[in-house]
Amino acid sequence: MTAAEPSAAPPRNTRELIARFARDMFDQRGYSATSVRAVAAAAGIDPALVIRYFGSKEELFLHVTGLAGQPGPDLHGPLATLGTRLVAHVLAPERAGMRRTFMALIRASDYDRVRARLQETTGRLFVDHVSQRLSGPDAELRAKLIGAQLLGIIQAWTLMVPDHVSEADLDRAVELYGRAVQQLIDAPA
Amino acid sequence: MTAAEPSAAPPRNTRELIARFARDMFDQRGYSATSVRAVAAAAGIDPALVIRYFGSKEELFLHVTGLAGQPGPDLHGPLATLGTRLVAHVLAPERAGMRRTFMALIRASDYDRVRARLQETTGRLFVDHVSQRLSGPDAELRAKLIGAQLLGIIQAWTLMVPDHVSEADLDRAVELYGRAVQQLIDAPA
DNA sequence: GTCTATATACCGATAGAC
DNA sequence: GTCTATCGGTATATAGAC
Repeated sequence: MTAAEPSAAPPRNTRELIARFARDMFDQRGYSATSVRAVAAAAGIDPALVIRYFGSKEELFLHVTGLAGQPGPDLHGPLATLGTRLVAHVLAPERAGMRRTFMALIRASDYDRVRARLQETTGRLFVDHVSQRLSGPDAELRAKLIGAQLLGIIQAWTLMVPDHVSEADLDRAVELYGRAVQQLIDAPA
Repeated sequence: MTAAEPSAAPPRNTRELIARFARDMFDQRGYSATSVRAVAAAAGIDPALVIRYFGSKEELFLHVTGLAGQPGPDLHGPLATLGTRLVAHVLAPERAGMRRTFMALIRASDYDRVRARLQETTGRLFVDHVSQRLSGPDAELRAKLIGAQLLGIIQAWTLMVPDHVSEADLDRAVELYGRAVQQLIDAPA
């Protein structure tokens, strides 16, 4: 369903079993370094089944990086604190799976269809709805720049930050980066 | 089409010839999709020479993505306008090559040594010196968050923005995003 | 210094038996 | 539905002739 944390429930069928192992391997080792054979081996089934169920490796990748059920940030609160809420949303510990999926999309973004998926997903989760809440000039451009900020912090948090970060450090980063995002939310001079 | 076009001055020897074509191909098609054989073909030499001169494909990649002579942004001006200058620096049309190299590093960042190179390069060009100019609390954290912003805008500009962008649109983006960066430069409350 | 030839290995995908 | 077997292609890297 979503690309969030691996669910505890056992897969209902082989197709789901393949998708689950594929998502974990794509997230962890990237598109190119993950082979159909390796996914099959991890799932304990034959490589031919992967192709049978998904048609191709690229289709499998696009399937598991869909982020279809992924919730977007809550945009209904006060505009004055939206910056902080956006950053808190993308850096939340329970959203680690989403961040890994974004990194997998970014890393594979030299494939045209993956790049299109990344653009679509970023727009849907972080730009389009935000844009509608902005007033003042250049609302659309500002929303896109907010999307760039969120992609940047997702990336930096994934690439540069150790797995164990204290709650205090996380809160401080959310507060500081939230202020910077807020600057693009507030109507410019 | 595409094959890579070597940059300005003619290479002095075979090693340099290989490096130039390799850089262009890595930037354009990514690490995995660029084969040693393709680099050799573009350079008009034998694939074995690539390995002979650089030892391995990974070494070649790390060599050409060093950004060794890449100038950092000018940090000596007034602090009050540093945000704008940082953004103008990374989005400057003449820095397109640098942005492509960053994207190549990001896309290959599931390799440990590439990730280390990306961290080192980001720190050297965008974080360390900025950090020294900041006053107030959390200077180091704020500098890292600025680095995340710059990585984000480099990425968004490369992935999402059409090649032809008007000077007015560029200026507007620099102004708006510069304000957001400035928010992290100014000492927080 | 450069090339030919090749070793060794993995890849995605398919055909067809059970 | 699942597996065996394999096709046709790719890759990095090496050994050695010229």
